[in-house]
Amino acid sequence: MTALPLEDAGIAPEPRGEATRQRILDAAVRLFSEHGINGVSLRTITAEAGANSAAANYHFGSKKGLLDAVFERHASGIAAEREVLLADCRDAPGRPPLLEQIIAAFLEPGMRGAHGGATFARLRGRMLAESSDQTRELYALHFNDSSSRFLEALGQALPDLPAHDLHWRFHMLLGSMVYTLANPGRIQILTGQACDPSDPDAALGYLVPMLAQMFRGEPIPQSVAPSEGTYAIHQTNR
Amino acid sequence: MTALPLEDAGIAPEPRGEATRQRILDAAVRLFSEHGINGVSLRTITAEAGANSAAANYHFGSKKGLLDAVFERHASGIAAEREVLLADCRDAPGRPPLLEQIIAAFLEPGMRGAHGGATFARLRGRMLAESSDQTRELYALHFNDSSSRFLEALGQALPDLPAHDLHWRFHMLLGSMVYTLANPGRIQILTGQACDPSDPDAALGYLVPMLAQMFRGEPIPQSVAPSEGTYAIHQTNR
DNA sequence: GACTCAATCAAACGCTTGATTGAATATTCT
DNA sequence: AGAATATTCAATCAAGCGTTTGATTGAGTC
Repeated sequence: MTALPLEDAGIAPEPRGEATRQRILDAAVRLFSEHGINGVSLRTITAEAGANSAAANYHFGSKKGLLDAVFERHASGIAAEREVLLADCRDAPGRPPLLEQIIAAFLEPGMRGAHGGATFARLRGRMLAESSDQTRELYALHFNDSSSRFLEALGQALPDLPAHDLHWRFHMLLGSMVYTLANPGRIQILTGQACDPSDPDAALGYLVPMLAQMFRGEPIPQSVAPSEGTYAIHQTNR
Repeated sequence: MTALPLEDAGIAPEPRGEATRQRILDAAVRLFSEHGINGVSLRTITAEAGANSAAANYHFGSKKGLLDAVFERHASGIAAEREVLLADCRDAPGRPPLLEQIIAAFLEPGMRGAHGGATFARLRGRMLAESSDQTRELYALHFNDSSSRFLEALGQALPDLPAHDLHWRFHMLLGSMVYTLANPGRIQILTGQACDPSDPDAALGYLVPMLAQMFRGEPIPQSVAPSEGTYAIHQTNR
């Protein structure tokens, strides 16, 4: 048994425990996304990763620390790619930049590509619905800057749209994205699988142009808040 | 195990344990919606309800049975009111019925009114993101018929819209609704509280006309699925 | 060969979980 | 009234939880 040649060319000397750490992270993102954070135990995760049951606490300190690490690993990549794509929008020939391009720059990195894919996407959707303190902190830390810049870019691309409308449409963009990511399967059931938002290509292919059309739509008249039965003629009283 | 119920005709004579039962249901919907189903224990729920720790199992059999009862209590009311409002749409003077009226008939019962209000709304959003077996069953049981009928009504109101578009836009309607219900607070943070979808009146006041405008929009050309970088000019490779 | 030290391991810690029991109590029916 | 039933209660169960511990490993350093 002679020592194998150590690969030291380039970067990453690769500490010894790194392999276990990565296997735990891989198992964690998958199990968290499938069963929820409270729905899976550290024992299950470490067993799935082929590691000792104490390994997660050794490497990440606590279950919370593990979730932090899982989120950090993929979210930072998404935020970074968004920035790059948004910069490309500014350099694009069109003035102002094409709405579709901005929206795609926001949606693509999280829905397709190397940043955890559908697994991490599902976890993000689940976490947004849970909205615990830790979730809010993680989202604020990794996505606030990115989202703010996109909100600003959309506003510049639509200078005639009132801020009120811009905000609400961005809210609907977030909702459509998160609901698609969470993949609750409702529309598949209702349409007998004819419509499948869990396919990232199909989802982006529809969401991007539809959302662009939505943003381009006429401003909604800022009416008084509709009381009960503004649209409905008959109202059930109980 | 279960006590056989002695049913008597007429208006419920109010059995003795009914008060405890209701207090447990009230505490459960609130705590489930705040901390998630796995995030709260039966002991916490029964303590909050001022009942003995065995009361939940006595009245509902199991934790799963408690969630079933919580969901049933409010969901059946929402589905029923939706049906009534949809029937009103068919009787309305306009031919075809006003799009806004149909959308409002779908959204209003779950976002406003006596069916659990913001608390149950939040729980529904959370459950949809979790999408466990029990959640899917409960949704299918209480909402499949209702949602299918609305999908059909929207199709009749928009006879020229391809089914593909109709399905995707209903998916986006569901996403906007659920995301608003779950109230993750993202848009509030990003706009400094200028936009607040957690106010049901404000939410309905914007969502209904905006969604109607979205449904009325031009069909999205059924293009080939966009490959990476359809809109983006530069692509990060890693 | 002795020493260091990050990593792994089996075992256990204290605690909470959902669920169950059997006695005690309240209510209803006869 | 008494019998039957419905509900509450304290106590308990086995199982699982996140976390900690002390010993052990094995490659790198002097």
